[in-house]
Amino acid sequence: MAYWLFKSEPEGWSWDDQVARGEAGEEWDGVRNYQARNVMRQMKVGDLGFFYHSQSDKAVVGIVEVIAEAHPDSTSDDDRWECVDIRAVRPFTRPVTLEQIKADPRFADMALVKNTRLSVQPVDEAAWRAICEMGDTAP
DNA sequence: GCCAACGTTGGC
DNA sequence: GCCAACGTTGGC
Repeated sequence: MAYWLFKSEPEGWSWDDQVARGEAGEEWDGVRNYQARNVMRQMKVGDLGFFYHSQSDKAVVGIVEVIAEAHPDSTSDDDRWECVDIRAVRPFTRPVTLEQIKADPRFADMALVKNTRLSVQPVDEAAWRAICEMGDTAP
């Protein structure tokens, strides 16, 4: 079991939109970056991820589950681009903000802090547990 | 809204 | 295969 983080601009695709898809979930489409695609290729069904709102919110707001492994992105004609499908699992009781994450030295190596532009990234288990704890949310 | 960081494209 | 120009992301 591995852990990940998915970034989205809430103005474009928000946690509420994700929740509205229910069990059926949704393609995490639109990624046009090799690094992010390569991260998605490593995902397995059942892996969990943080759903992070960028821009206006800048906070981890929910937990999602991978429900389909990488497959061609239906929004692209270019077969280089792939995506996984995810569904909402549960919201964060208290969202954990980027500010909190940046203030905590345990997270100094996270891509969220070090490589702000990477939209899909791995999260190690220690960080996963610590951030869930900060958000009062079951891991 | 600005701009720094960084990824991608294309000319050579 | 290098690198300048350009585009995009995302924090501030």
